[in-house]
Amino acid sequence: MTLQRTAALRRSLLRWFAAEQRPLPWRQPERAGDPYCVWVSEIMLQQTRVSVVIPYYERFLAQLPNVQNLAAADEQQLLGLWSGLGYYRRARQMQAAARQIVSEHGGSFPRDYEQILRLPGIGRYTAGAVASIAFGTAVPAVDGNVVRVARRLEGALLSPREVEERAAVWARCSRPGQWNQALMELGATVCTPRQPRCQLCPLLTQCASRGELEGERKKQESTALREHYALLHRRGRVLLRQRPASAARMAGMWELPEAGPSERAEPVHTFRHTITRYRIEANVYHSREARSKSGKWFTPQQASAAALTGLTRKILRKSLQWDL
DNA sequence: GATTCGTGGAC
DNA sequence: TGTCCAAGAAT
Repeated sequence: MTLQRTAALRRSLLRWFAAEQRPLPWRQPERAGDPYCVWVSEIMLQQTRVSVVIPYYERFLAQLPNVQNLAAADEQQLLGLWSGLGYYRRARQMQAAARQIVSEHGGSFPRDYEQILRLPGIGRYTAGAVASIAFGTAVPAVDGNVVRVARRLEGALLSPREVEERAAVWARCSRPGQWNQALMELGATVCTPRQPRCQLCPLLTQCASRGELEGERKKQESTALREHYALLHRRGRVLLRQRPASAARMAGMWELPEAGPSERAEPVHTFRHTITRYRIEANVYHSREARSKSGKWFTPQQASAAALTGLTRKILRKSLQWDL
């Protein structure tokens, strides 16, 4: 790509972004200049939609407004703030990174890209996003949007490596944070996976494919599972058990106890839930066998702030009409 | 390099 | 209803 074409690309996209960007909470000036605020937003946004993240983001910053607070936070409070967002490893790794920032960087977020990259839970994308947005460092931030936009723009199924090379060149500009966000914003709102809105695209005349590129799809298998949960409800409380800290998934989070074979009469409710590649049919039964269960009784108020799994939250809302 | 990790909304 | 997929990282 020639220098002229790169310059024209920047002009078109940055002008469009200045006019059309969504007013997202992490784009408020005081937050976009605060590496902690940028970091929190970038971790939450990993594989998670903007509309889902927004309320979590506000609540998280209100309770844990800086690195020191996150480093010192109680793990159950932290997981409670994350409950329902998914990919709970993100929360644990954020706290590990916060503690590392306190112990190794004197409590201030490192400015250097390579040092940011060494923090737990931060890969090339997130390091680039924080460095460019919060610190103005001219590094790329290649996420799924950028890969798609770059491929369509070039009209070729570029490898991730090739996309990264181009993005690195593009990001060498005066406002790399704005540029990186503009590329992602275009991918999120105009150059979408299905039915891209090319008529609205500021890069239409500069685009090689002007629409969908062949061979972008990838397929994935899923496995059906059936689960059985016991609903014990006494005096306005419900019995939950904690997943072991050593569990591969959702460690330390709370869920309903399993219903043994003898308790599985007629389910009160049946829920469909999907966890990555598993399609779960979750059957919920009223149970009287409290003595055989270990766990902790939760009031609605306790449950609303607790580290429940998403499925548990769903079940309690529907079965007990709890407002979680 | 392929898998795994959550969840809910759009189509 | 089933499938796709959303600002990825770790293994």
